[in-house]
Amino acid sequence: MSSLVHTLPRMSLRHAVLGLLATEPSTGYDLARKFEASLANAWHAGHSQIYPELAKLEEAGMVEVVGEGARRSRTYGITDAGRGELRRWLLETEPNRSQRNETAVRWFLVALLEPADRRVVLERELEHAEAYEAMLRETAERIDAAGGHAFRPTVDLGLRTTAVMRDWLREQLDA
Amino acid sequence: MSSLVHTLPRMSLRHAVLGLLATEPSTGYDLARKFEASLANAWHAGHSQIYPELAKLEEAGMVEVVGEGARRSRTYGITDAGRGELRRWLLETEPNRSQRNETAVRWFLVALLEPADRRVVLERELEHAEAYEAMLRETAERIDAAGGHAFRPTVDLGLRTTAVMRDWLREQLDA
DNA sequence: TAACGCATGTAATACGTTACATGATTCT
DNA sequence: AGAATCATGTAACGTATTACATGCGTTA
Repeated sequence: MSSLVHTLPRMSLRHAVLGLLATEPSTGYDLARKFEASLANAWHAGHSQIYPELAKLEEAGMVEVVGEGARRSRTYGITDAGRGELRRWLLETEPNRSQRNETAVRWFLVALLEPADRRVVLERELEHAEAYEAMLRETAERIDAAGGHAFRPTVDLGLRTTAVMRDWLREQLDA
Repeated sequence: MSSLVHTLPRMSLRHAVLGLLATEPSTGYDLARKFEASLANAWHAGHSQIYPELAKLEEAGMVEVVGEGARRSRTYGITDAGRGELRRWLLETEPNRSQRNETAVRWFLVALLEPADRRVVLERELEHAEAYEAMLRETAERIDAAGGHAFRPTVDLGLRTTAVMRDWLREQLDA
């Protein structure tokens, strides 16, 4: 296990995968959908990244096949070693603060456009923000109806930041 | 110019570069620092990406050398074609909403930790959020003292979202 | 039985990061 | 003179996206 730092460098994908598997065992296909659903505003990964990553994590002993189902599907679960690595990463590694968010780039550059063009862009963004907010609200309601969930506070954070953005866009349009 | 879609695919780096040059002519070195300063919460790029990108943009006629200075430095400016491409991108292309934000991944996964471990992570994040907020506040004050700037609203958006995050972290620590 | 969604994989290409490499100017 | 900072570039490697490819199971 001394080669850990070498086999698992500084990628977040593997820790995102470990985290999702820590919540609940899943197939690669499930994970791909969860990246869209829960982690869409944090990280993105398609199945062509996920399957090889699961293979590497299995080889490193951090995940294991806990069940096989229809259509030759394999359900993976996290191992104790995987949980340990996840904890180590969260507690002991320096967070990489660099982001890539194309929407933020657009919101930044929109200041350079002429008023008419700016309106067009801001309106599209507002529409998207409102739709996203509605989706988050539904998620929150579903969780509350089900009696809560560990990730409920994270959904709330999303709702608050989205509200800030929605208001900002409206102000920019009014100005 | 019909090969535009082919020579300039779907990368945001080039549009971020075009945007920064639309604000003000700069050297590659300047651009690298501006990515840290103004675009840190949106996109990241080191000089080893920027210099080749400037060369490609120059070849495509979207930027041009507008001055040469000491230490064989070249200052680039945006051309009309570059401005056109920037406008086209902002108005006519579908935004790529996928993000990669390691901090967001960590904030999501922190829910899986035991309370003591969670505290450690949240405290570190709060410290960072407060420092970042202070930095943004200084930026805002500098802009206001200088009589305003097109990007002032963007700084304000950053301040508001950071405030939301700071409050959320405090709540999580109090809970 | 055809269409659709579940499920998994690889190959080619594009993009991004780190390390390597060099040289000019300014400041102490 | 030496250190720090400005300034530019390339090479090697790692990561991510897109396209290609296949097959199972369910539903209409």
